[in-house]
Amino acid sequence: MNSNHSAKDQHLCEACLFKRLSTNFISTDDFCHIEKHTQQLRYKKGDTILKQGANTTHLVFLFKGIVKFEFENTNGKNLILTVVSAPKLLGGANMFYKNQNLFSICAVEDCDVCFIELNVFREILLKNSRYALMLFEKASEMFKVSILNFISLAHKQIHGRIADILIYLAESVYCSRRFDLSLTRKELADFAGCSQENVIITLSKFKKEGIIKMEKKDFEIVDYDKLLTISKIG
Amino acid sequence: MNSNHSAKDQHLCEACLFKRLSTNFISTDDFCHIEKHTQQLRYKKGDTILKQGANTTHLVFLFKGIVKFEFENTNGKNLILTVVSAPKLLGGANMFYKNQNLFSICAVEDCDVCFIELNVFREILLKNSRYALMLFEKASEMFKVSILNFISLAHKQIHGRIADILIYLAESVYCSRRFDLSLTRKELADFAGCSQENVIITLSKFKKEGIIKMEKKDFEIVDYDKLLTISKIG
DNA sequence: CGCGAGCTTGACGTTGTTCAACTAGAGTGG
DNA sequence: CCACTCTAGTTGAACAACGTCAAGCTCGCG
Repeated sequence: MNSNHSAKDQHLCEACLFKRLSTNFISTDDFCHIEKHTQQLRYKKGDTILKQGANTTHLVFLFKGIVKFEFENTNGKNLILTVVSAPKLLGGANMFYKNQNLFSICAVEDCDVCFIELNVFREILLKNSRYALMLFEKASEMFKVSILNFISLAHKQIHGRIADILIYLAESVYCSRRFDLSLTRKELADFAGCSQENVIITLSKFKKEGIIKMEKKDFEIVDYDKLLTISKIG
Repeated sequence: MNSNHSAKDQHLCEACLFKRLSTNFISTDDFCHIEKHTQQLRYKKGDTILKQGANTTHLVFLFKGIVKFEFENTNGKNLILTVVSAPKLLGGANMFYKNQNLFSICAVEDCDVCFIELNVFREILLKNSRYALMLFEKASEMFKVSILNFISLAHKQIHGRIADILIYLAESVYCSRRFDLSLTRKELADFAGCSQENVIITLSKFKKEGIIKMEKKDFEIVDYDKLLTISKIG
């Protein structure tokens, strides 16, 4: 296995969740075959891991770190479809769509990822349909999150959307009500589909009302129930 | 095969596109097995074919008609994720997600559909992974449309969104620049994620400017290029 | 020390919602 | 046949939400 880093930085596949998950469905031999066509890489915060419009040649397993799914618009406005943290298999959403990435995937924290050759992977999928179905379900879950975000965007006003985002980040990304936010205010705006200023105003309001504590990047959800109410009302 | 209609109303599976597509991947025997567990039904305009939140027990092949994918919000506001016309396999989007329909599918025109038992279908998928991959690609395509609609919603103002919708309806639903719209103004609003009044104002504006002709439900796109420009600018 | 990136605030104009009133057509019952 | 009601569509005015612009602030870094 190749890498752009020294051996001591290498994660061992032995410890890998993806391996453990996979070998429930496919043989160790098949997994070894995948492993041989896999490259482990390290990305810095801000790096683009998969580029919108590029050909999809690899599947990506996010071993460590946090990434955003970003759609880059021609008019310069970006939209963040979702944000996910490791461990997670990425590219399922892009995977089956005509070999072209529908959106970019960028590191918002330093990330360790494994690039798996897609043609090798497809071979294995064709041999193991239970494995394929399981991965479809995981990919569908990702779509579901995007669609719920879509719905939030359509029918809630900003404080409802920001509430949604804070809840999502706490629940699904940082897995804690207190977290060190790796997104900028601008990125929060791209996620909420509104202006940076409006994000700031809304967060300040939440802070004044004692719903959250916030000091720069340090966030803590104090009144979780109130946040849920705001999310529901919209 | 059972039906709630007389025999002369029955479509013959022989003529069915779904059969033709499927038998490229699976054996005729396998398809017969699916056929035996399939029920053909007719729905009237306005009927709900699949209900949001209900268990997914069947896959639906839309033989004839037009349907909307609708998300029903707790606050009473609905959102139309997309609108599609026959022939199309529905439920792929719901199919792999935990046996619960994420949204409703409703007839906006009289529809003929076939309900295929999902557990039978899954058996066949497990036996034929090439078939499974192909179907997942089709389901992904559906997601892609929803995501593009999502992006349109996030970053365009109403005339851009209405332009997008008119283009989409002409291109992908009615397959003609002139069409008899089966959606109400309210449904257009749910599709565009705005108020009914705003849809009307925008359509009237397009009419005044000679971009479209419109008489009640009768629509015709006159200046297609201008519509594209409006869509691009937002 | 100065610079730039990220963050914050307020003023102002635009966009879109809500509400209320009105029209046209379709269906109903006397 | 005419009133009645119901629904879909339409219009305008008042108001709220949100984006844009401009200015200033903080902090890390060369």
